[in-house]
Amino acid sequence: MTNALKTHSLEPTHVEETAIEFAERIVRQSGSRMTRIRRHVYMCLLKSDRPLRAYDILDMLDGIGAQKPPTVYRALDWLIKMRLVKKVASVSKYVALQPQKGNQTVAFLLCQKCGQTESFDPGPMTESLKAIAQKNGFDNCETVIEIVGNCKGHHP
Amino acid sequence: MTNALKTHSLEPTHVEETAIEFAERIVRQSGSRMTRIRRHVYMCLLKSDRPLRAYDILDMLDGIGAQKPPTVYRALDWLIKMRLVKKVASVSKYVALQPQKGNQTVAFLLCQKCGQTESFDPGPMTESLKAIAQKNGFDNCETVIEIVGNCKGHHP
DNA sequence: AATTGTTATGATATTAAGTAACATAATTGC
DNA sequence: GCAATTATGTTACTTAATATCATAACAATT
Repeated sequence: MTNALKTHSLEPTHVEETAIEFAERIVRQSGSRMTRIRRHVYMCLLKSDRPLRAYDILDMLDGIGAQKPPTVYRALDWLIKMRLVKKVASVSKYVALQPQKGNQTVAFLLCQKCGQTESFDPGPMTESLKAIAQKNGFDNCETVIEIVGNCKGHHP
Repeated sequence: MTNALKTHSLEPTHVEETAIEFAERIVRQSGSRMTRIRRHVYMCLLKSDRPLRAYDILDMLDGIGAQKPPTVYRALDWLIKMRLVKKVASVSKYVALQPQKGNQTVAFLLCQKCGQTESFDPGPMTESLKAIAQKNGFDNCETVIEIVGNCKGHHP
């Protein structure tokens, strides 16, 4: 069974419109292109107040023709490469990044019990990790910083 | 197809013997018990020079009777709870920790291309993350710190 | 030793995550 | 237009992980 998710139209609101605009410009600069499916997947993630699973997104694509897992994963991979989306590795979910804020590094704080997800700026940790990577001869690195624990909500 | 893995006996060598001894003591102190399967899974991981997938371990359990996925996942979950094993979230693999070294926090450096995996001590980052967790009312936290990139090896 | 509670394992089945491989369509660059 | 590249469709599959229920092992007690 898929998560209960707020259903609303995929017409962009003002906030998302700017996010999309920024995204499209970034993408164009990179020489690649924002296609219908990629935009749709990105919009789903932008609209969601929480990370989504690949198959949640898959369900949401029904509206625009029969879609299969590879369609979603390809779009996600591309969005990740463009740094518009980030995977939350410890729960295998995906979140949209706000491109306006620059190519920020983002970290996550997750509640095991209720699934609550906060993102935060890891600040100088990013630099420390980059330094470690470089010292070890690694380049083109993505950092994964996640904290998994129990939030203070009382969970039944 | 499963990974090519060094096959060797599961008789503990000196190094592993001490790891196992430490582990058993830690476990006993916790009031829980190190059973045949759990020990076997832990040994597989200790013996391996790289992180293993759950199904790799599953294959290695053939020797001690027909085992099924839940068997391995239960053992892994328990070992993780005991802090004897850590999951490498970004690749869904598992590594043994060396309990002698104390309840250290460990971080990983992974090559996307060749699968090489190094672990390192994240040092003061651990404290920073704990502080962030606390500030947000999270407790009982596990940290996930991974760097995914390309190592300097030339990959064909 | 029989009884009860608890923890671990066995076994079946299913859900969810992710990918390989190959065909077709759409774009881009001459 | 034609070739080269890039994106999508489609089928089928592999790997990851869990729910559920039955049984066994262990521990503690009377």
